[in-house]
Amino acid sequence: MLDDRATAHADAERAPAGLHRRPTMADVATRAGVSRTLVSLIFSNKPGASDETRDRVLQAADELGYRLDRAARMLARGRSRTLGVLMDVHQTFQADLIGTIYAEAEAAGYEVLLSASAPTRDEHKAIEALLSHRCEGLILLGPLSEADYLRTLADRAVVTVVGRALPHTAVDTVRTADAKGIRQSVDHLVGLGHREIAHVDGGADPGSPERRRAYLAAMRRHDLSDHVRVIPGQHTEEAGVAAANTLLAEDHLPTAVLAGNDRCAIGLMDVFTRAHVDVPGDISIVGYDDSHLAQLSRIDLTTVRQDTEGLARHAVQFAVGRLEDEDLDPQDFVIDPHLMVRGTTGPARW
Amino acid sequence: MLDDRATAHADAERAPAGLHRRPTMADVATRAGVSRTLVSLIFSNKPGASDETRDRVLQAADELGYRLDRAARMLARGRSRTLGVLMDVHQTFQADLIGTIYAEAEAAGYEVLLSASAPTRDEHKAIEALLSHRCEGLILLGPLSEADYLRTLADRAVVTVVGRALPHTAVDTVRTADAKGIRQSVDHLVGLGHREIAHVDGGADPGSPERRRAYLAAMRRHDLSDHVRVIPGQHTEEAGVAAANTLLAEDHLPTAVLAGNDRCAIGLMDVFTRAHVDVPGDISIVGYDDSHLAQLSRIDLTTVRQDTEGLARHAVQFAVGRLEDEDLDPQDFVIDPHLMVRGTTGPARW
DNA sequence: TTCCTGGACTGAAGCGCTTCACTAACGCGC
DNA sequence: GCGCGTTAGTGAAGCGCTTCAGTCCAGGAA
Repeated sequence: MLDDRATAHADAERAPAGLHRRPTMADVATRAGVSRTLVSLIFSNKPGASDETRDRVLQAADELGYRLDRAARMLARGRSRTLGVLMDVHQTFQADLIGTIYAEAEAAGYEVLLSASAPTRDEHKAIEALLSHRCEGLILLGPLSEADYLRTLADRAVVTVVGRALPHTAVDTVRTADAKGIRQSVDHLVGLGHREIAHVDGGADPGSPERRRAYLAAMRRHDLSDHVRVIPGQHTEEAGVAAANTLLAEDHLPTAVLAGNDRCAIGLMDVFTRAHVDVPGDISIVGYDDSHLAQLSRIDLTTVRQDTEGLARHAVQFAVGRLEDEDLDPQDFVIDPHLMVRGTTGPARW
Repeated sequence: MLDDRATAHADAERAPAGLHRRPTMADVATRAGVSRTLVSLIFSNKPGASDETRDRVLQAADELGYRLDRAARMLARGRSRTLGVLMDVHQTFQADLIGTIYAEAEAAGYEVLLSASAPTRDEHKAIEALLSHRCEGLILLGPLSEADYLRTLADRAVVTVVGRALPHTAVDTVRTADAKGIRQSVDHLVGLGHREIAHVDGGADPGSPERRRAYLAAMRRHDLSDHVRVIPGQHTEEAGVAAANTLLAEDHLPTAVLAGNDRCAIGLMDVFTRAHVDVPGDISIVGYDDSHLAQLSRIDLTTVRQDTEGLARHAVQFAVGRLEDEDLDPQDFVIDPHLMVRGTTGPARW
């Protein structure tokens, strides 16, 4: 009697409070009058059960509210068939990739686990969490970590980096030809008569070194090296605000600004409009990403569109590919961007 | 010989390609010269190992690159200590909650699993994925599913809904006193002399029925029932754009608009500014959420601030609380909002 | 000296699943 | 009637971990 109570208490401590024991395959098997093995077969969509039995088992499972236990499956299978995705919840561009990643992974028979970095949670921690969940593939969206760390990940999992080049590594990279996007932007502006074209860069944010270099190269190509002006920034609205304020504090504005991304561009426009600097009358602005907001009629931002669907699809396919076939070599896949000309660029002001 | 090859092949098929076998606790134990049990103790931060041994084990683990296997732990422990979070990656307001949720969960000793709903992946699927990972607690950020379905979840896990009321259920709810926020907005506008105050609602999006009701009530309180105007919308920029176009197509504009949320407000402003309808000179606009963008100087949106940190913190605490103590009753926790008066509201135009 | 206590540590069972190796039954060709 | 292949199904081992129930050895207390 006393023993019973002790046991009951111990159980109460272990089980999540207030929940009934979760049904297992064994329960389903008993109810359907078959072996556990057969239930397992059925839930894995493998042959070996008659249609009749299959239906009976599925019905039994349904009645019990049975739900497969991924942890147990993972353990037993020895592999998880899971892709871990690192993202920054505040980068809307990354959010655009998530939908496609889910769809593509599901089609390939893989699970997806999301792990977000945030001010309170650094990237490192977010990645470790994914590894701890036995993710076989890691898809890192615009990771900020140093290249060396990312390289070391490669022998713990198949790693795919999106939106950032990472030369000399065993990781796949999928990214936009940032140089081309920037070149198109500069060409477009020069075509409109601009010569004083400044660039607010993205600091260490993914893609920005490439964009910065491309800006310099493009300016050189147009013999505008004298007009080069790089303002240090980041891929945030705040950075755009700061850059705009820097420019306004000077006696002379450039006639066009290439922002590091759309968020930065929006910050810039924000300040300029407030200061009655007309966009594009007084100054033209080009963004990067073609985010949701860029398309809004008021913002109507000329920007460089990245093929989010293509990026996401290839990221998943590379990860899955290398998981299924170890002989595959990691590759660096580059997708062409497309300049979306909208209302924030116009003829230079003189 | 033939057998060997067959086996090797089978192994290659099972293991994720190209990866070495992941070290286990047994490997660590062997290397450190102790039992598996002791290693387990140490990794669970439990007493029973001398400091010396502890160090030795941790070092061995480090050398091997050992990483605890959550799936195995989960299985063995019988519980996961994991909270599953449902979010919509495109709702920036929800992104703001994530950081705090991670921090708070970690403090309580819980893991967090994120599952996103997206156009290609409905909420139902996202929730099932969490359940399948044995999440004990579900934190649903602004779920769109019908109340009945959410109610049924309650006997599979401890459920906490954020940002939406859900009466008569076994789930916790944490939300903002939307009615108060709306009332403050209306009071503010009326104080500025507005009488024709329209409301673009959020359709079925979380919180919007409450906001709509509060709008009607506040208008009544000010004897403005005659001027009530609800324009059906959603919590997206597009909905704001559509609503603005609807209004512009009429011969007479209201003097103020209460948007369903900031995104909607931005859509509205976008169209108005383009149409040379001055904000706030010709029309005042109030948003809801105080999102990142609302604070930008150009947008500078008057809006209702929700206490994101408080919402997130309480959501986690309620979930954890009910997991640790089954006697706790679910509650409906309501946090007061705060009107942030900025530049998009001004005196009525006559 | 004996007995006890507590700290340090171990062995083995078992979590829910998959899978390997196996059995039983049933055609089918000859 | 025999061997054979196929289909439908089963039993048991084992994935990496936690935990229960010990064991063993100090160092006091009696």
